[in-house]
Amino acid sequence: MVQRRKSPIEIETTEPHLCSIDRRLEILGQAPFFKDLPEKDLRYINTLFKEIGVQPDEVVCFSGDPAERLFIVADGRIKLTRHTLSGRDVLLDILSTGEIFGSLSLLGDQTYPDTAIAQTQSCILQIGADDFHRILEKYPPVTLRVLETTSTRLHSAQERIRQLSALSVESRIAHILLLLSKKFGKVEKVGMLIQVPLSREDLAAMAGTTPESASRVMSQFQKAGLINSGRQWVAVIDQAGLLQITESE
Amino acid sequence: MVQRRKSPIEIETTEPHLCSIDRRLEILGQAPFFKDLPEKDLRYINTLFKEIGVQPDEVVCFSGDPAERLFIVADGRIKLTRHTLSGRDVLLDILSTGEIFGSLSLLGDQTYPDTAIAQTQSCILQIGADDFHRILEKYPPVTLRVLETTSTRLHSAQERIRQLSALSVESRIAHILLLLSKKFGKVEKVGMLIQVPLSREDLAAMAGTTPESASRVMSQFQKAGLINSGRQWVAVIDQAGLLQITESE
DNA sequence: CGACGAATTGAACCTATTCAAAGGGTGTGG
DNA sequence: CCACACCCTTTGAATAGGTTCAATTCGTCG
Repeated sequence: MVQRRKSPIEIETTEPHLCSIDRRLEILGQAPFFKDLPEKDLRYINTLFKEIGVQPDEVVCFSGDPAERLFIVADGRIKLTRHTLSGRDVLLDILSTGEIFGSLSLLGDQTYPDTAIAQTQSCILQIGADDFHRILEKYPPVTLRVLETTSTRLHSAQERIRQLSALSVESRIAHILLLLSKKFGKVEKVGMLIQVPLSREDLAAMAGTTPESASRVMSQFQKAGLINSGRQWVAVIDQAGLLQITESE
Repeated sequence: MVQRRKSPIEIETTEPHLCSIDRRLEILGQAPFFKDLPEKDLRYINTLFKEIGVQPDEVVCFSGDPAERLFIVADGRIKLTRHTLSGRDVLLDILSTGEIFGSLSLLGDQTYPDTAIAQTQSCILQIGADDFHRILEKYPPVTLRVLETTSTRLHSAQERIRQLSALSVESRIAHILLLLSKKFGKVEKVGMLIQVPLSREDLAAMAGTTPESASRVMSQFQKAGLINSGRQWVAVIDQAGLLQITESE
């Protein structure tokens, strides 16, 4: 029972063509927005979505392009990024099953605010902005849910602004590790494993620093026994320890 | 016709008791959320709001307190801030007439995400979270508008994350000056005057830096003829020049 | 096993912070 | 109406935290 691959990460990817009707209904039903809708309505909504499969590093939508569609992650991991002229990109969020992205602004001639890149093989449900707008008009409770989600994201974003403004790289990375382990953590032998292929570069782009600095901090955390990490994966061992670093400065 | 005060700032503050019914209806009608509602509904909604007057530096709500109310700025300027243990606070936004803050999360036992402090004498309309929730349920288009607003703010917040992560202090301050002049700018003799009492400390808290660094950058901008500035006020002279600095690094 | 890409580590450099002191506008009280 | 005190602002010099560039090591996959 020897494991050939040292990387403990294992994302259960549904092959694009395996996003069956049943699976799609299940996913839509799990999405916070549609949770309470009767199956009849879910089935109708389902017909409005078209599914697409994407490979790792494939771009789903480009920041700046006309925002014609809205997407829901059916399976896999999608990175929301924003570019800079200096080439130093920023990783805003990593999305998973049931999460929404794309054109949330219901206005006319808007553009996508972020670039969305697949981090793993993923299945995505897409819908025209108009159709989605129609859903919102037809099912007011859905709008409330979307508002809730957006509001929560706004608060996380503002929290991140606070951290970028006031905390050290060390604290920010500690915080990010805790967030990711809460969102993607699975208990494994190596610790609370973050089920996302996560490079030092990704971490750096989330923390607003360089891969080298991220690496230094991670080495330090590893020496202190707070985490366990290898190439493209991270597991949290001592949550309390990281939490302490979080606001230490 | 000699001006006693050197500061060119002049915020037209409505005295709290001057927020008459007519004025309140006008303000509510101007707020993006209620813009298209018929007067009858506006009058009803108006009865749900209670008005309060606040003095400069007075706190409207504390981050962390139970989020029972939602507020709309009727008149004046309200700062949205977030604290850090290190004492270095972050200034998230400056709100003006018609803007919303407080408990946007429609969930149960939530707390205010930000502390709201009056920057000038202000008049604020407040409403119970429950009542507001009822408005949203009764008038679905209002929910859509609130969603739009929230979504726009989310994108601004993410843009700020990008800047904090990738740009220099100089670029960030240039960007903030442009944003503020777009939002609060009035053409005056001194240039495009930002109609907000704005200290170096405020600027620093918006840019995620120290008052000293902000001061250095501002001096530099002034020498370069890009801005005009004094104690607690700033006017933009050369927008194009600032724009160039914005993404220069 | 070999090769590629990721991660680590070191050293020089630089931006921004910190601490300290001096200068200047604003408003208050005599 | 002037003078004083307060606070904001400016500027300087030393320091620290983070970046950059480069070289090396290590892990993973073909």
